[in-house]
Amino acid sequence: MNDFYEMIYEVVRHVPKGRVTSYGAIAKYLGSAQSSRLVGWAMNQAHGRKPPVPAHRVVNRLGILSGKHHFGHPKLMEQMLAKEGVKVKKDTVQNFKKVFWDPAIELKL
DNA sequence: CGATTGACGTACG
DNA sequence: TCGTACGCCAATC
Repeated sequence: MNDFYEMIYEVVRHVPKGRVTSYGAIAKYLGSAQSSRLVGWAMNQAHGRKPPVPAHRVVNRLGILSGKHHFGHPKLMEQMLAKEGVKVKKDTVQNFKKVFWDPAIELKL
């Protein structure tokens, strides 16, 4: 696979439990800040990747589970996040700013 | 090979 | 404050 996707997957895998990140943050970290959609596409391809990519920890910049519909069942993403300690209310991550995990800061390029 | 879409984000009305 | 429009890159039709 292209390193581009691997990088995305790696970043997502580095997201600590109980934390979430955004497509834009990943895109920016990869240097493709304007290509936030690419990150979404990468997530689409994430299915079947090994090791599995915790895509449920990736939300849009508003903290909304925009891609929950791609997890097989819409409620699944919310459940997984809740199980990891992330409060999710109506498809939106509560206290998003606090649980937000920025690769540009944490990974400190 | 051209047109459309997509798990986004920002700008503008 | 909410809704609509546009840009961006890649994959799929």
